[in-house]
Amino acid sequence: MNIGAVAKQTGLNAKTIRYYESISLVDSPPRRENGYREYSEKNVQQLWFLRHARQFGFSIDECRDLLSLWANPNRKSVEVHSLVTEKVKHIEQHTQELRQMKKVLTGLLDECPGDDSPHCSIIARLAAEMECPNG
Amino acid sequence: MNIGAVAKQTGLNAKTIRYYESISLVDSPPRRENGYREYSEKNVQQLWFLRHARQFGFSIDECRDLLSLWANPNRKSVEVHSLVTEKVKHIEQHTQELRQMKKVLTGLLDECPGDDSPHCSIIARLAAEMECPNG
DNA sequence: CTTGACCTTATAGTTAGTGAAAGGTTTAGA
DNA sequence: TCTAAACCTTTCACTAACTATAAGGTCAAG
Repeated sequence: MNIGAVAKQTGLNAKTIRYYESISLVDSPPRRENGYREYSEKNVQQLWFLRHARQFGFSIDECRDLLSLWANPNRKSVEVHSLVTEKVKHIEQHTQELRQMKKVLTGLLDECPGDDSPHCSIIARLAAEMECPNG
Repeated sequence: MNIGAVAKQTGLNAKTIRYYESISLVDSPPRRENGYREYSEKNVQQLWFLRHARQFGFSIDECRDLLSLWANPNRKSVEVHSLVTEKVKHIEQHTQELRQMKKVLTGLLDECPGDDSPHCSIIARLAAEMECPNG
């Protein structure tokens, strides 16, 4: 299969596929006489795997780990489990930060008239020199 | 004030301060004879503003807009209000995505034994070729 | 006079690709 | 048979928001 067909099937951009190959995230497929990449079923499966892992929010480096666990018949499922558990923790942390940001911003919105006047508590709050460690 | 003192006061890294100057996000402070930057009160206030805006999650480009609104005595508070409202919307959207990711991942965790066996539904799920548009 | 803490610049690396340039190959149609 | 579109190839540069490093100049204390 040519790269274009693989891209269409997996939903990955052809450039993304070449990029994954360039950083040795996936096996390099063999080339035909004209230099085109010829994707085997196995090559395509790796790309499917990446598509899903990236959609689930795993970074490229985490994908690297997941791919190697996938390829290893002697893996212990606890390794996968703990990797994913870590990921969930990070997501929770990130969500917390976003929640906090939203809380502060909506609080500020309530205090800003949102009219033609220049007075705005949001601007005032941003300009304040509050957090100086020594007072 | 030297850059080190400004960094300590505002909590920004000195390199970050130089970076903000290099992209014309803040005014360039004048230099002394030895080439050192000499920060005025106004220079420092801009950096305080940036520190807060960045902490609230605004991008550099958004900070640029906020800084110009701050500097403009003829601003209308509705402009600030709508900029922040947009930001809150994006935060909500992002939070939704994270919530969805977490839901899927925790669901997968429940199905993975997390022991010494290689069997793992997470890996299986990642490897599946499910989302083929004509499948 | 030396040591260490400052300051300066320029360059490259980080994440995960995307866009563009410049060119070779294949296929369908006139 | 020619040609135009749709493929494929490579490399370089760009994105966001810094951070790290190198290589060097300056300043204050002992």
